[in-house]
Amino acid sequence: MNLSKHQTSHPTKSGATLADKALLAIQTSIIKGELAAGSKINEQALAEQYGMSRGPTREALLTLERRRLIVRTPHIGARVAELTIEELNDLYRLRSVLEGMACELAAQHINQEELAQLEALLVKQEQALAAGDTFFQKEGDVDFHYRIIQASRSKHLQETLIGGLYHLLRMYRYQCTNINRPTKALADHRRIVEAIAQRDGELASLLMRRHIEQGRKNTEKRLATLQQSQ
Amino acid sequence: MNLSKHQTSHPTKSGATLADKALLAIQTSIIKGELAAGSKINEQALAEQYGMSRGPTREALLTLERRRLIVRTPHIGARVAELTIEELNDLYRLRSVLEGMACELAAQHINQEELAQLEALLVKQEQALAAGDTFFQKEGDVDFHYRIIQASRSKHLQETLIGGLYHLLRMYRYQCTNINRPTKALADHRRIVEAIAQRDGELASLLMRRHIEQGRKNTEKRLATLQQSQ
DNA sequence: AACAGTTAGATTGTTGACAATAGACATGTG
DNA sequence: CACATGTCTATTGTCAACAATCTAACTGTT
Repeated sequence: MNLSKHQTSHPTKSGATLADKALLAIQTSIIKGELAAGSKINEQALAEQYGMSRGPTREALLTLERRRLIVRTPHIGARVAELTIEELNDLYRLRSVLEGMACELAAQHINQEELAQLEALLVKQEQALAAGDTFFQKEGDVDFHYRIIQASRSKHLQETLIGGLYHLLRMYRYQCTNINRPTKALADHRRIVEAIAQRDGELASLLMRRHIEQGRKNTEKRLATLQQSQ
Repeated sequence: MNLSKHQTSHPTKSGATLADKALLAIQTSIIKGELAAGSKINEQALAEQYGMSRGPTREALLTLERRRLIVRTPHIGARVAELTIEELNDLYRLRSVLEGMACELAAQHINQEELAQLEALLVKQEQALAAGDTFFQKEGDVDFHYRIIQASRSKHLQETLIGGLYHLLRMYRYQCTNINRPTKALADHRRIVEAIAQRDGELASLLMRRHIEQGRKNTEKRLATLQQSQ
């Protein structure tokens, strides 16, 4: 009666390997800024901090390199990625194209259940907006984009966005974003879902790209002030 | 102002770390099919084969996972990626969008020197075509796409395509492609370069996407016959 | 004081051994 | 014979020590 084997990427559960635990812990530290952007990473110190040896720690660092959250150079070591305006723009330009593509595919492939979940999410977001719950606004926003990407049914698109770009994106958003147009953003979301529901992938893609461009401007502005104050 | 520091992927030189050597060796074996698609990978056997311990070998496997050439599952191990028609289509769909984007950016940012190199490459390809040198036709094709991606000036686009997707793509192409329309392909390349030279990114993108679609059809056909014969 | 070369310390790369888990085989029971 | 249970082995996960390399301080010379 063997049931429920944990599959890949169960980073929240504790049954995972040490490398997975280290990955989750270090990644969280980086995204929150506890490990400052640009600072050096010491393998041994991290290993001791999490009560493990350097092996699993190194493995976690390899994965963090794939997620673009650190930069490794042979014999020298790893540094936390830096947040720059140039890279922010580069990142968002790519994200915009990819999520536009996700919208077109989602409009082709999404099913009724997923659509219902998306609309339920919109309702929750409205409630969070009314209640001033900024935490859920952020979480809900992430969730919204995730679901559309999932609905694209494209494995490589998912891997590229969720497995790759999104981690660095979260770092920018965590450190440089305050939601400043929640009503507008929510309206954007609603129109995107409508377009997908009507199987109008072209429109959904256009709306999504515009929506992301708004987010880029917002984040860019805040990053500029942050960097100026230093 | 530290300029020109190559980080990882020095795979051709021998001064690299053992992990890099293992990476290059294993990757070549996979792409050539010496390690068959779908077959299991044994860390210890690989380590012995290359005369090193399991540490660097594991590190190489981590990177190969990032490059989508293997699939790892905890406590079970790694398998070489499978080649399926569905994934081929998925892969090419993403590639098409990304290289279209690369063309638009390249049309904005390419400089005269890079343009001259591209046209020199076209000449070489013509010579290879005339001489029936199929090896250089393949190499030249890869080089053509690389240069355009480089000219896009987008770090994340380069990382996603060259650091990620292209490795798996090479596996498909190595195992499933014989060049069957070299004259047509070369004409495509020439028109794309012309469009980029004229700073017409939209046209270049369109031509590139069509060109890639041709390649997809070609590879799909050959993969289908290969799989049928087994 | 400025600079090159040298040396000591710290950090990463690598190794071989040990522990934990999965898969195969064998055994016993109905 | 089917099936559950329990070993047994092969493979992966983890560890602690060693080697190679980088960094920074120090020395001596001009």
